[in-house]
Amino acid sequence: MDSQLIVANIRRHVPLTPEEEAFLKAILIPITYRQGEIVQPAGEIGPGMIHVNSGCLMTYYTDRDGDEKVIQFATAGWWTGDLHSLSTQEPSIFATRALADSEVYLLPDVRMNELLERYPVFERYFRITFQNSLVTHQRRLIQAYSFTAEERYDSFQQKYPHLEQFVPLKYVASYLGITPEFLSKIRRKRTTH
Amino acid sequence: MDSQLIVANIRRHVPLTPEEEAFLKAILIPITYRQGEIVQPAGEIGPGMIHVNSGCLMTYYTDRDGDEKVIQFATAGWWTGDLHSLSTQEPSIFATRALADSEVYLLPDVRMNELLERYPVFERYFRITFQNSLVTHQRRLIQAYSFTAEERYDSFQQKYPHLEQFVPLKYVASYLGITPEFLSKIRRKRTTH
DNA sequence: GAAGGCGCTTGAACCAGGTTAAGAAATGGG
DNA sequence: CCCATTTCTTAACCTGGTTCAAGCGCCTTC
Repeated sequence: MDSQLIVANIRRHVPLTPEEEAFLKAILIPITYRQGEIVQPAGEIGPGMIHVNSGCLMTYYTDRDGDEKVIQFATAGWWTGDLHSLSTQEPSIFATRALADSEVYLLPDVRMNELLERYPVFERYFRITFQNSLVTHQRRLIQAYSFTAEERYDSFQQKYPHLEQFVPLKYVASYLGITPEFLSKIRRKRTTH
Repeated sequence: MDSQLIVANIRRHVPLTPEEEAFLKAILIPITYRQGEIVQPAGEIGPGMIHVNSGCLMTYYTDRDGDEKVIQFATAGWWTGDLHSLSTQEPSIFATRALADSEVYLLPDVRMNELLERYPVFERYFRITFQNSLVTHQRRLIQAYSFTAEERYDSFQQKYPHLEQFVPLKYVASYLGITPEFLSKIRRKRTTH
C-alpha cells in the first residue's frame, strides 16, 4: 500500500520535515478490508484514527429499534474514527464497516499521542482537520433542520457523486435521515421526470 | 472583566507557562454586550473567536423565508465564532446576538494565528476543543435524525437547565428544529400532566 | 390609559414523511 | 445454475409536525 495520498493530504495543510514524515510512516499500520467486512465493531474502545487510502467505509450505530443509522461515509482521503471513544477510552457506540474493498492506514491511539507530543506540527494539522470537519457538521445540522429530504438528497449526490452506484440505497436513506421507502419515492419522481 | 475563567478552562486541557498565559491575556479583548445587542452581524468576515465569560449568546442564520434559525447557544465557558468565515475569510452567513447581558473575550483572528504560531500548546488546546465540539455536533446530528421533537426538548432541558427561563421560546423551538406552535403543544402536555 | 407590538398559546386543516405489507429485482453462496 | 436472502419498489393508510388564523397577556410608548 502506498502512503503518498495521506502524506500529500497532510502537506496540503502543514509542511513536514523528512523526519516528521518518516516518523508518521513508521507508525501507520496498513490494513485492507473486503467489501462488507467490519473495520471496527461497536462496544469496543476505538483503536485509533483511520485514514482511508482507497475504497469506502461507513460509520453507523444501531438504535433502540435495531436499525442501523449511518453517521458518515468516508471515501479516499478522509479520516474516520470514534473521537468520543478515543478521548474518554469508553467503548464505542459506533461501528465502522467497509462498503467496498478498501485500503486504510490505522494510526493507533497510543502512537498518535506520541506523534502529537513529539511533533507539534501534527497538533496543528489535526486542529485544522477537526476545524474543517466542524464546519461540515454544522452545515449538515442546518440541512437536517431546514432542508427537505429531497434537498438533502440533492446535496448528497453533489457531495458524493459516485457513492450512489455501489452503496446500498438503504444506507443512503439512513444517512439522509429518511426511510428507504421514502427515498424510493423521491427517486421515482426524478427518473419519471 | 476577569480572565480567570478562560485561563482555568484552558488549563483543564493543557498546562500553560506564565509566558504563554501572559501573551494570551495581552491579546484578548474584553467586550460587554447588553441583552439583545448584536455581537456579530451576518455578511461580515468573522473577527475571531469569542469566549463567553458570563451571560449567553446565540448564533443563528436567516434562511430563505427570513426565519432566524438558531445554530447554538453559548453560555459561560464556551467558545463561539464562525469557523468557516475564519478559515476562508469569506463573509459569515451566521449572526451572533446577546440573549442576556454578557461579558466576552474576543481573540482576534490575526492575533490567534500569532498565538498558535508562537505557542504550539494552543494548537493542542484548540485541537482538543474542536475534537470535543465535533463529538457534540455528531450527537446533535444523531438526535436530529432519530429523536422526536419531544425527546430533543428533554435533552435540551438537561443540557441547558437555566436557559429556558430567559431565552424566548421561539428561539428554543428554532434550536430544536420545530415551530414555536409545536413547542407550545409539547409544553402544554407537560404541565397538564 | 389607550394603542400598538411582541411573544405565547389554541385550534383546525393540511402535508411531508413514516408504517405496514407485499411483490419484484438483485445478490450471493453452495 | 438455482434457491435463499437481502434489497428495492409500490401502494394504502397513518402521524408528527406545519401552516394559518385568531385571541390573549404583557410590556412599551405616547
